[in-house]
Amino acid sequence: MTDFYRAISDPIRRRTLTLVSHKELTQSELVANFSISQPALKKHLAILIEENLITERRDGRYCFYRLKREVFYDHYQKLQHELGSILENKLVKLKDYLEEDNNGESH
Amino acid sequence: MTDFYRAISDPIRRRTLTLVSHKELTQSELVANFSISQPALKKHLAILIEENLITERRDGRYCFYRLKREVFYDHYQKLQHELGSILENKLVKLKDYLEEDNNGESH
DNA sequence: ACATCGTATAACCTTTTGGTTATATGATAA
DNA sequence: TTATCATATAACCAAAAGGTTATACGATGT
Repeated sequence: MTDFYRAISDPIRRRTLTLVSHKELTQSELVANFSISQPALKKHLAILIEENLITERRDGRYCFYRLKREVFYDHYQKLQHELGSILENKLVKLKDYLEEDNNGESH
Repeated sequence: MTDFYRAISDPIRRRTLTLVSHKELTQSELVANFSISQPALKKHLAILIEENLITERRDGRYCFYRLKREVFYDHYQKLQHELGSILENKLVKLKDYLEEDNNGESH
């Protein structure tokens, strides 16, 4: 299942996304940034791949990862829309209230 | 621990936030919007309260919930900053590259 | 006074999450 | 060719997440 919220809910995955947004990095380079084991980070990478947020490129014994910026951007846009609408609801309510002619009613 | 990402990672909680952003609602009104049990929704509400995203107000046998818009806004701002910076990194890189005088170097 | 309604809580279950260690495999450097 | 390095994978574990049913409790309508 595709779940952007799940992907970004973990701080290690968010940091990983930041790291691979600067440049393509190998798995061991990434591991060096955390205090977790290589298999543990591999699982985080697997989740990011599963959510289609990063690419994996094999070159010899190295494995390079980088951000799929367009995909991340699309998901981020949707998230902004969803969360943004939660914030805007009150404004919409206020707008509706002002536009209706019930200004004399209570509360 | 305060974790906005955790709070918004569940679709039921996101929908709950939307619902209580329109108007103050009772627990049973909220439950009616989902196909989960009352104790299950209660747990979601407890998490939203724990993350300080909603208020709980008791009135007789009713319990009203509503969005703490300012708190939600602050967390949302931070999230936007964090995720937004992931997207901007490439632009920053390009800017740095152009500003430095290493334009003749490879890759 | 009593039934009912809204909420709270306990006990329990399954699946997911996030980690570990041990070990295998495949590419490369000496 | 042999040791080493980077990655993959299996087996395991504890805790968290998300749900259930049963039941208790307090407020309210009849």
